[in-house]
Amino acid sequence: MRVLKHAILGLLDRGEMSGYDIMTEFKDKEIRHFWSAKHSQIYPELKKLTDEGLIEFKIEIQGEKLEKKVYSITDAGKKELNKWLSTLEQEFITLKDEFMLKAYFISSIPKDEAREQFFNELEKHKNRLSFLEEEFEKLKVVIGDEITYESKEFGNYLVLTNALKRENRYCEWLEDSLQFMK
Amino acid sequence: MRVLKHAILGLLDRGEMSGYDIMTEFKDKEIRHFWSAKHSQIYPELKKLTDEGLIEFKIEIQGEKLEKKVYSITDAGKKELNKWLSTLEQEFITLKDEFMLKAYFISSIPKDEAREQFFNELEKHKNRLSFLEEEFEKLKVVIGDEITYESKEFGNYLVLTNALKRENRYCEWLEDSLQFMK
DNA sequence: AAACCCATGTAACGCGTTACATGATTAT
DNA sequence: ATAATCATGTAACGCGTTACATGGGTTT
Repeated sequence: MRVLKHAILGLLDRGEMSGYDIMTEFKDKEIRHFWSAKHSQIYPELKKLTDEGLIEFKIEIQGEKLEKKVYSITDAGKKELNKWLSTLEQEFITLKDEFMLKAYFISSIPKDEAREQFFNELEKHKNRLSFLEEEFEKLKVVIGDEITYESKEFGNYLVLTNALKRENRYCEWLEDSLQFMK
Repeated sequence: MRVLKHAILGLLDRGEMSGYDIMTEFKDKEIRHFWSAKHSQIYPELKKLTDEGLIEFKIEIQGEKLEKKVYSITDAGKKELNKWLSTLEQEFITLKDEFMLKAYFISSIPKDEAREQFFNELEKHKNRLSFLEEEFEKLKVVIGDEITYESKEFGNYLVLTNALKRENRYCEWLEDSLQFMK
């Protein structure tokens, strides 16, 4: 699969970045709603991609002597990214969700504890939902009324609209399910 | 985390099973929409749980000499399962979705190829959706008009209703997004 | 007889997290 | 000065997939 490999190639295709920058993408930017990676995974992966010739780096100095490796994608890297983006996945991959596993077994604990589980989950998803709504409002300011395939913000738009729908229906489902635990 | 550990404990809490039975649960039953594991992961995990005293097994013979290990949960195992089911998770875990990562970078490929990607994904989710609808109809026959927390089928009901909502909104989002790729 | 399902295991490898480890720069 | 942020790495361990490996039982 090598998903992180392609995530990094995709990010670098937009412009050069350091390992630290990539780390913050997964921590702060839209894509964090669907993928993440820690710096301890990113740095070895960058080394590997460099060895494979898919990316390259130059060293920049911050301030007096702090070294920063600024990575950029190579032609081979662009080719690999395009290959991944164009490959049609035929298999249906299970989208794993640990809370749903708990839900499947929930009858093993008393009803009031189950309600507590669901209520806690609902709070989390409600928080995420209002955060997403704020993010979406900000995006609307940037893109105006129209969004097109060619827009620089198209990826953000896709990810945010999907995340919004996801959290909306998750909240709905949690609320519906809580009705059975009264 | 040890998610598989608790998945196995949850399954065995409903009744004794072999490793093969557990494998088929993840392949054929409702929970496959949110979790899965291969036999190569299940058998070592069963060994580990046995060593930890959370489950135990007896050997049954199928036919002439085919040995089957039938596992059951111990009191220690039930305690551990209850602990896991009652623990409130405070962190918001990123629900990973590789297709959404592709969507984030989709502008890197030509519009017609992007449309193909989204169309392929839509077909997969539509198929899954009609399959879920069939599964839900079957469940409705079993449970009748009412479902309660105490019902044996409550876990199935929760998982199926969530999966239905998930696939519905995924299809909606894919169709909406395709509008921008004309 | 062949195909398919039941049944169990191991080995190699890759993915991912937590913890260990260090040091510079910037903002308060 | 001290806290937060910028910046990069490694080590140990656990999770998960693919492939290797074997053999019995059932159905066509």
